Amino acid sequence: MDTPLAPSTLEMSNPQQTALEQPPELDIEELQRHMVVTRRKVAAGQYLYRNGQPFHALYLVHAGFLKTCELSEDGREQVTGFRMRGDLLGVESIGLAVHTCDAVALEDSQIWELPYPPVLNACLQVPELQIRLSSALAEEIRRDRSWMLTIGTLPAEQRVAAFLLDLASRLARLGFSARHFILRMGRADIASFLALKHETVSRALSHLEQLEYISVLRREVKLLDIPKLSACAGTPRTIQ
Amino acid sequence: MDTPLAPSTLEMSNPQQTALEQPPELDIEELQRHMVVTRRKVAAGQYLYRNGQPFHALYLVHAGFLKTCELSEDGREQVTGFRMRGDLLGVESIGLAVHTCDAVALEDSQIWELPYPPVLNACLQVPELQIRLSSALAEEIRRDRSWMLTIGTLPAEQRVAAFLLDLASRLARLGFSARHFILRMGRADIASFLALKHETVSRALSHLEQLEYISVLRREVKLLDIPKLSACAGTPRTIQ
DNA sequence: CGGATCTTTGAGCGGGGTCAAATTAGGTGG
DNA sequence: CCACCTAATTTGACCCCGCTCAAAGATCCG
Repeated sequence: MDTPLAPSTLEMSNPQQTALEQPPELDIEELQRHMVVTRRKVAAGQYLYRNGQPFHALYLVHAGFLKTCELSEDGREQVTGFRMRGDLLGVESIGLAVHTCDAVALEDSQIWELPYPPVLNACLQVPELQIRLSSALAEEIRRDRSWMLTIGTLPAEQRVAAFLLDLASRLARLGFSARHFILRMGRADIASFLALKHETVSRALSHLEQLEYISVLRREVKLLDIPKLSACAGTPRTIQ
Repeated sequence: MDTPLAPSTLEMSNPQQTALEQPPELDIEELQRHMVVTRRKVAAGQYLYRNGQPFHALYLVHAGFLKTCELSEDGREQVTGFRMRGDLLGVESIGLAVHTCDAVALEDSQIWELPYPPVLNACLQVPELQIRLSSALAEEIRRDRSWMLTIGTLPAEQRVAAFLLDLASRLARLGFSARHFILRMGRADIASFLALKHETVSRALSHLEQLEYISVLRREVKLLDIPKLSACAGTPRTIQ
């Protein structure tokens, strides 16, 4: 146990647990009965889609890790989330002709491309799919609002603690270790997401390590005291 | 022209323009063909729904003004948005049994209650409705992300400028004056929404007034120089 | 091996938070 | 209608958390 995630592999090795068979929010086999689902590979650093590109599909992450970035006309940029297996991307562009944000792979990733008008048609025919899709959109809203609460009410170090716990719980749901993992993003991305500067994130991590709540070495993180971390983050988040 | 919004009336007087007939995102007459839509009145200060209450309907604001608040288990609170005529509330609870946030009326309001399972059924029968609903959810995500960008990248005064411009443009879409309006919420609510303290909002407003970009007296606001305000907010937001 | 990028850490500063007080508006009951 | 009370807003004074600027490793790439 306690081996970190294999860094940057397409097969996303799963050493200790077996939860990969749990269905993602959207049932891919059901979807394939209604539309042509194409697999896409996106290399680390490449865009899955960019601000301004025509919107014609939703994307389900099958493997890998991505970030989404909101952009302003005057060049400001904000990481709005990190996406992994089972997460649905592109939903924010529903109802528009073009995407309004970027999705960038942070490691080599595999994506299922769900062509958009067909998704809607499938939902019309299969009520269960419609429920899944609207639930996924609603879940996205809840996630965003939950981070607004965190960012609006917690100081830097506690935001970082909340971030680590969130990541851990999501990894755990996918069957990976919640206590030992590799960050796929740099300090600057974490900082942007948490509305901080990268130096502040670095210092927060160092301090959490000094408190012996975690251990950090570059991108390798171990959570040593999840209860204390949780108390620190304000939300007694349950992991596993 | 330039009369402020009539403060706290159910009929929401509309002195200068006539845009009330423009259809809200969801067509209420179409909905009424498929379900029992009940009108609700919510007095200022009352909850439309609260965290923990069973979720059984979406709510379309017909008149009035409300805020939504995200809550944490340890008592922190964050205003996540201000809602007015045409806005859909409760969407964040889709897929759940209970609401996970509060919706509070800031003035006496009229609400159309759309019972939830029937809404889904109507969407199955009327593709146009399904498109409207998923677009409304997606729009909500875009709004939230846009505020994440603002809060994550702009200093206090510019957040306040962005807030005023956003409010102005939404009022303009409803046919009210964008240059002269009454704030329905207190400084503390604005502050929470913008991840600031109420004293900071107060100071920012005073300073914007000193710059002669706006004039403020308690809750009455006039936008004197929208181009400069927009430049200040980073986003050349177009109003009207 | 050399250069670019990422991360850490330090030193110093400043924007926004905290605490406090004054002012004003608004609501209520006499 | 007014006196009183409560709540909202403004403003000042001070301080501190997080930002800025800078430099020194560390890691990864060709």
